[in-house]
Amino acid sequence: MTAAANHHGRRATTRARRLERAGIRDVAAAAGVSITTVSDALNGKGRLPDETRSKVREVAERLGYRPSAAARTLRTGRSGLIGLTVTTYGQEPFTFTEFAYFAEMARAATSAALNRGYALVVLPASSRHDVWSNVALDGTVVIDPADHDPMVVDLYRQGLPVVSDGKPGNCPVTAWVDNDHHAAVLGILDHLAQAGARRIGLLTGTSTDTYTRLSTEAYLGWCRNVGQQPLYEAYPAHDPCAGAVAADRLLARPDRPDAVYGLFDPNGTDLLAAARRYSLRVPEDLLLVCCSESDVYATTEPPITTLSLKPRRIGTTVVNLLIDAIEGLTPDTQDASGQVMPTELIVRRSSQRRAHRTTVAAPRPPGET
Amino acid sequence: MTAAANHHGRRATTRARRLERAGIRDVAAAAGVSITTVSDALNGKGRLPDETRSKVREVAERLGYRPSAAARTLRTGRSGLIGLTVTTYGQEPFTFTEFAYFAEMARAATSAALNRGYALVVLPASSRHDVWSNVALDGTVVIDPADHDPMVVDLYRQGLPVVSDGKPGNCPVTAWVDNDHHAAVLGILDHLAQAGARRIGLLTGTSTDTYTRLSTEAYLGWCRNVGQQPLYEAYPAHDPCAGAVAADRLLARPDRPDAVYGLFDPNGTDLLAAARRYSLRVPEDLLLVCCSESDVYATTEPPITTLSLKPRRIGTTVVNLLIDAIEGLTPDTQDASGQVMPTELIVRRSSQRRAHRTTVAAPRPPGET
DNA sequence: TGTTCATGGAGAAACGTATCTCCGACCAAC
DNA sequence: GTTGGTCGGAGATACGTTTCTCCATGAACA
Repeated sequence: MTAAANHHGRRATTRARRLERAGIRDVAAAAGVSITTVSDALNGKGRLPDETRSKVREVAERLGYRPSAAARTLRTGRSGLIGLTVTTYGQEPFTFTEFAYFAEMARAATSAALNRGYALVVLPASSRHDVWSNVALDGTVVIDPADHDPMVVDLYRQGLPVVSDGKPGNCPVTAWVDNDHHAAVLGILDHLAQAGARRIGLLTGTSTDTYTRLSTEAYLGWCRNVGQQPLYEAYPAHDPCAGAVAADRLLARPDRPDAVYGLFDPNGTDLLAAARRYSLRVPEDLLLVCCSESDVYATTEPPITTLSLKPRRIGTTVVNLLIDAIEGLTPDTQDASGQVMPTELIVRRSSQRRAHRTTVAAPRPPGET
Repeated sequence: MTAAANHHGRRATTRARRLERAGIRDVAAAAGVSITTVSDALNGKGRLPDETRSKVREVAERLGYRPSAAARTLRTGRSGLIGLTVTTYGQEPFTFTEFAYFAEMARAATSAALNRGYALVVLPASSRHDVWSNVALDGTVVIDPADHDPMVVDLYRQGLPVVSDGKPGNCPVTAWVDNDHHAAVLGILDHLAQAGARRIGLLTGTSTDTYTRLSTEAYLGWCRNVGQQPLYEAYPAHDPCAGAVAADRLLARPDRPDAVYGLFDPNGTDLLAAARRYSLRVPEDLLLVCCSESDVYATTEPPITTLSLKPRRIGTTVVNLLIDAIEGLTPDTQDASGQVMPTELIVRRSSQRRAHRTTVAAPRPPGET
């Protein structure tokens, strides 16, 4: 009785708003089967003869039936959505380290997610709580989390898997992926020293993210080791103008460096422009390397040696680790597992001195492999 | 009776999985009020004394209560999610016209959405239907839809608002925003002609998107008008190497142009490199303009004049139009309303000849406003 | 003639919220 | 002493799925 009344009521309601999208009930009614059968047929579950399956599918197609993602999410607890945090600067979404890096990384993350049937939701890191809690997430990718990152802690408390790009400082994540920034910087400094550099300068940032911090520390440590006086300028990395000014300042110093490594993407062009202003020839008078994912440095005059952090590989790895965790495929580790990915130094003319130009130096192969 | 049994059953279930997140029922029980009251208190609805409201809020806070986004979406029919299509090339998400454009546009769109409490979901344009239908969208931003775009038609049939960046060809959208590509190209060609160009070449694409098509048509029309023989090379815009080759081809022609406009972002550096190979001085022997959002062209040698499509403004506008439609704020128009946004020509040295270098030309102000 | 078993499928209970309806209580005015 | 209105809040339903449980039916088998 109750059931019958209920059902009848529903039918009436459904009929009243027939202009809306068709639901699973409509499909069931049209196909003359039960809701269960429709669900099973469409999702490839249950035990059904093929003819029933195909008939249901055909009816669903005819009615233009689309399952309600919201209802499915509510029932299954899975939304198929992955959050991707971006740090914001001012009003605009922004990522600290460098923009090309983020773009590439996000691109790879997006396609990795799609390959496994997930979609990415772009969310601001430090901002409106209401937006965050308004979207049903299966997990989150956090880019370069801060120490004790409150957002990460919050997500973790909710039981959501969190994977970070950048080794997290004192906050609980399911897994993380990072470059070996320390080794990368050391490699570059050695490379420059081998090319004849005596006083290597650094263009770095004032922000406290892991990338900036580790890289700067590696530089300072190297300086101590080889007994060189540190020569660096730090500037707020999010401000493009400040970068040009800092590059200028670095080359205007009385103890001008004869080689510079710039931590951020635009540093290459900025340094090149500054060198031009001071009539310094690259690479004869000044060796140049910067960290960038942009390929404009292949066609500058001269082409500039860059360090690539391989953001695609990182984006892909991060997403796959996250989805593994979501789907309970996490292999064996019990603790937050980290992966360190290699970087790649793309050697171009700006960091190599021609043999015939070299003043006094031991002969060496023109470029490392 | 039935209700009591039901309620008891729920309580039992809830208690059994207490380890899961707290639900609205738990808050109601802990605060000694009904579910309705909790909902009303937290959402600022209903008629409740302030003390009840604050008490409920406090209890919810204490329990770490987060409303289930899925349930809310199911109930209200609103997810707070906006789809952002990206065209894909090969495996990677990609956007045809140019990457920096897309990045800036997406950035602006993201922040515009967040400002109004929405989040953006990145979805591939032409790919897996399953992913699309698996996420509850309130509306979609489509970038550069194709003619009779099947995805747009499908979304529209579902009753979802669709706003496109790029004037749609024969598919129904709620609104659209686009640049006046025709006028922009004409403006550039006139600018180059005024700077003394006699034979203006074009570097264009082989793809059929609106941007490429309109721009090329504008060029051809201009050529007809002024009686110039068209000089252009077309290449697949998604292939970065092909761009360099095409730039080289264009400058290697027997009827070499004395000015070139490149439709895509990397064309500037490619053309500059090609000019160097042929020992052409810019701007003395070759005037250069390209369409780009990248500011590396401010620091190249020489700096290159660029056309900016103002992607931020477009991203913001598109999202706001979409959300207006979602929230039923659509102002007055009944039909798909379009907005045409201006472009901006950023004049730099590559398209200006110094007065003393100009051979024979009427004197004119050094740079248009 | 029972007793299994597999097959094909139906019923109904959740999932967690928002909201519509309605109810008691209190107060004032007639 | 009844009516009418406001305040504060409870009950129950619906949103549209998935899935757990269970029931027929018929065939195979002893």
